[in-house]
Amino acid sequence: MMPSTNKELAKIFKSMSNIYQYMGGEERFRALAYQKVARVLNNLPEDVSVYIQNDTVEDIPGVGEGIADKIREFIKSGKIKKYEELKKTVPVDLLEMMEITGFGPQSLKRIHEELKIKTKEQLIDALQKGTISKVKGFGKKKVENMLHGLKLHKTIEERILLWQALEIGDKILKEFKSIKEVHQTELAGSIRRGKETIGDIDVLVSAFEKDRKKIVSTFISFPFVKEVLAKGDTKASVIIKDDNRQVDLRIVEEDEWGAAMIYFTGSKEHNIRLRTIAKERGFRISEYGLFDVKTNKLIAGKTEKDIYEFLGFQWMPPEMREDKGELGLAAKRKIPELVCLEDMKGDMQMHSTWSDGEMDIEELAKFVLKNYPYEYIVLTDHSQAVKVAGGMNEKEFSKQIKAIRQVNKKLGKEFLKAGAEVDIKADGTLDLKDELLKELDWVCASIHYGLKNDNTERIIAACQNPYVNCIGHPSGRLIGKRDAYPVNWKKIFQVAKQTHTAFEINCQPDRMDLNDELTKQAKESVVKLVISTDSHQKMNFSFIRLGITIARRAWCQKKDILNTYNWKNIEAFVKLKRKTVK
DNA sequence: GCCGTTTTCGGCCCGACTGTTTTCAGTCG
Repeated sequence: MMPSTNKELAKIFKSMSNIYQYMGGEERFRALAYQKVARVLNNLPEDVSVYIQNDTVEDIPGVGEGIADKIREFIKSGKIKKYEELKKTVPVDLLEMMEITGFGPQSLKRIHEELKIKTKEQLIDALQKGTISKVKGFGKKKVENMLHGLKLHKTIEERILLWQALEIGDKILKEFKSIKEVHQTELAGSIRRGKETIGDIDVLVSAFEKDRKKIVSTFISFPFVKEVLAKGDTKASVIIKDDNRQVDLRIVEEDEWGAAMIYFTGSKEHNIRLRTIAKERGFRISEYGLFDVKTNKLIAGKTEKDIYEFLGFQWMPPEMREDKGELGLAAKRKIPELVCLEDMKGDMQMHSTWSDGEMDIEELAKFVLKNYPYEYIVLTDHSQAVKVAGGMNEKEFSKQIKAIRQVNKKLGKEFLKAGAEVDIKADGTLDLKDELLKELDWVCASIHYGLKNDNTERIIAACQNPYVNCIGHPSGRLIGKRDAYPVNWKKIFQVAKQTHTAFEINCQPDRMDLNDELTKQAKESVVKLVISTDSHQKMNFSFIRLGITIARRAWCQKKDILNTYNWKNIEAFVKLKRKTVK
């Protein structure tokens, strides 16, 4: 398996899209098609080669006959002839600059044609020396903006983790709520949909028209604003000091709130689908509302629900709005009731001072009891192989089990459960003996070494141990730092189902593992899931919010998540496995 | 190039801001 095929192909298709955009005219629609397929490939859970083998490649949204052929060609030869040809007809080096603000296809084309500029270096040079002003349409401001876009690009290239974005977003909302002219304010965009990484932060505000100017001017002078990119009567964009993020503000009337929330929450694909459907029926949707095309009369706009319902759709949570079939469900009024924070009855993975956590077990138990409405928490310290984390051997675990029972006695309830995060060794065996594992209430097994290998058989072997109840951070990825190891998920989830092994949604901000796509696949394979924070310190318990978001993006309901149940049900799950798997 | 409970051909979301225009193109989200 070559998991990088998807990304490589996505990159080529993105580049082809840029080339077609540059060519312009009717080719811009071809550009749209390639842009879409690049996005889809980047989010595909399985390698495209699997689809080729099963002859289902044309089932991938956005893939038709033409692109299917190109995918096959790429897998066979590592190249796409059409792409190689296209590259010869345009200044490819220059086209890479289309990612930068102010460097649109038309601008680049004119520069190339009139100044014979072919490379980035030549273009930057022309901008700095001012020779570019010879080209029509490139006045002083335009050139300044392009130079500035270049500078920004360096710092804003990367996206930030959802958790960082949420912290920033909460801070911004607090500022807006302190402005008395602001009626409603909420975060929209990819934060509201709960994507694992965030580019820009979108804030929506409703207010009277007469107050807009004041709100915009207050916004651009918030203490955390570093730079103002644009400001008008209804919207403004700034760069803030935290992580150099761009924050976009949009102000609407109260009557437009629902329409604006749909528009700014996206996803773009969901909105396009929704608008297309509206258009087919003689209506038009914009951020101002749903209108009758003939009479231009406003029909709905005050709430999201009004708009969806008018078109015959049930309202759906923002986490579902990715154009992955949610509108089909909504038309049939079958939008599931997604799992939420209030459903959680316990936390299934955390570490104490017995391995690499910061709290001793009594302190930890008391902290969670005081701050969370949980009925139980499972202590899962590391096993010996994980030396850097101070992992324990069987003897130490035995001692810890006694200590846990002692604390429970003090608390007067069976709040703390004895568990372990046992390392899955290279050969698939476990780092702790079965005699110890069977004394524990819950066993989570995880891979910590050999993160680049195909670990399919290792994970399957762990599932087949009667005392392993859960696989921890199952894909091994760290967002932006380390790819998931290449494994056959279909095969793994099949074994997980048969052996009654749950899979973890780990809430650590840079793990978020399983991710949304894999969680959905697990759910569809009838594999039980648990959401756990993997807490090492007090503040980590609030990461639970991230796991809920992943589960919701995977369309999970309460029943799909094991730790929304009482401990009795979890005990039954453990027993069932011990009885089934020998 | 894709896509279709009216279509296998003819569409492909919609509007604000900016800068350079003298009424609009380019870019962005």
